[in-house]
Amino acid sequence: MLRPKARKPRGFPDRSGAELIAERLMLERIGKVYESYGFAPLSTPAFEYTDALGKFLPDVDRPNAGVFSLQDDDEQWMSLRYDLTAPLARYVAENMDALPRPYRRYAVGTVWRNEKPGPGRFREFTQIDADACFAPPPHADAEIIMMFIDALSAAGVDDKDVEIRLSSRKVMTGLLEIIGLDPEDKGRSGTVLRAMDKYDRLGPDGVALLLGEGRKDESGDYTEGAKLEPGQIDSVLRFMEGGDMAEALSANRIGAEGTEELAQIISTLTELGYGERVKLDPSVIRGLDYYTGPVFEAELTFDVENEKGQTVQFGSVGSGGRYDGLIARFKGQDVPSVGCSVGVSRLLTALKSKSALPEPVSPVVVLALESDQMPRYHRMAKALRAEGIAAEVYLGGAGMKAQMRYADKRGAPIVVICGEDERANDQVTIKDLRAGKAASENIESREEWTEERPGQETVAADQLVPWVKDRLM
RNA sequence: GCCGCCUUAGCUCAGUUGGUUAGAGCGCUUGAUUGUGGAUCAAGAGGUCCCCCGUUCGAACCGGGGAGGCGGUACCA
Repeated sequence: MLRPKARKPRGFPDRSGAELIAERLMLERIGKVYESYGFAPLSTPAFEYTDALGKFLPDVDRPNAGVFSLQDDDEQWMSLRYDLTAPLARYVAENMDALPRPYRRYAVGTVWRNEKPGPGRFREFTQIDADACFAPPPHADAEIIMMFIDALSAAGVDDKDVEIRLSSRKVMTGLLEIIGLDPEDKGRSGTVLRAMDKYDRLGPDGVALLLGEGRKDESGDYTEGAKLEPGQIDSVLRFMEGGDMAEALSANRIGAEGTEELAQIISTLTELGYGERVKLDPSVIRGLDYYTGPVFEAELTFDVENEKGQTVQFGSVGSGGRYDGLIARFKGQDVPSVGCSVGVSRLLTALKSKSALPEPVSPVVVLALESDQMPRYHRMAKALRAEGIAAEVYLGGAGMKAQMRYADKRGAPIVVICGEDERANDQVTIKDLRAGKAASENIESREEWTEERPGQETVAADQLVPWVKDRLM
């Protein structure tokens, strides 16, 4: 007989216990921050029509490039959402007249990307976004950035452990114009921007290669360059090396507009006490044909270790920016909008390496020793639950030893034992498993082992709840 | 997509210059208590040595092809 192999599709994580509990807590805290700024929750479906997501793929060779797509029974292509912003744009366009302006909402959800998974990089992950639509710069941008910072704090990131790097697409456009490139020329300008994005990792020399002929990396892969003239390359590098942005761009209309916006945002942030956390950084690029104004990302400043104990470059745990043209795709009219997104899965991974996640609560286990006494066991569990103590009755007909082993594997702090003897005397035996675990560390002989019953006590039946409560709280 | 590494027990991995029954640690099962987990001890179960083709008297090992995994890089809303 041919049996299917039990295996998980690659890039899709199984997650359990402590991680899920930590994630729930994080989402709750961030959501509260968003709500405190007046953002209301909105949930949209996992699927959208492919054209609404902004990918015009079908009929092309690979309808699943980048996203997961399928055809509905009416032949229309649908795709799993790859972020929460594109669905928001669709929602706003569809409900344009009914929404207040500005419209503020936040969204929590799973998103999917059909691409090669890497370390710490999955094809399914969770994001929590907040966006303000019909919200012109620069004040909406300043508000979003403050909220973004508050959200990260609430998620458990120490102020000193994170830095917000800020730049602006308008500034980039200005720079491209100044060196004589057409910002609309997605090919060439895109290559330049992508090269600048790698400044952190490759340094000025690597970026210079990518701006010029091209670059071959250590693994032997070759990346085609932007083929700029030496003078142009020099301009870009001088710009990145932190000259005065405003001065460099003053002659260029859109560039000057960008620097002015950034200055106002920084000024507001500084006045509100967020100035320390934000740094201008021209190597922040983000999505290429998406953002139209300020862009920012949150970078962790501490080292993150992977499972093998190696220090890894972690990258950003959240980002955002202004996208004035996204809704215009539907309505032909620009809707100034700005938003931010926290990558919950990545942030959890990072925090996990820094501090232990809370252990999930394991229940008290009530052993099922006499099969005709099940209602009695259920009554005990119910009484414990009534006091807020997680409790379960063992299910199945295994012997006592197996039940004890189960309780141990389960991580139960306490087991409740009520067999024939206890029942006859209207008593229960309660055993604190944690005591035995502690004692087992320094026990040598088997005799010592079996004689001792650490943490175990037989008490009157009505003392069950108080005894357990006393031990657990 | 491109480059490199890897694939032997449930897990982590040894191994053989090609030669009978392929190993360890951990885990698992059973026992040392007819009602006691976790330490300790003893016994036991568990493998198409990734797949296919070839070379050979003989292949887990050598050659070719394929698949899967890992890492880097590119792309990334």
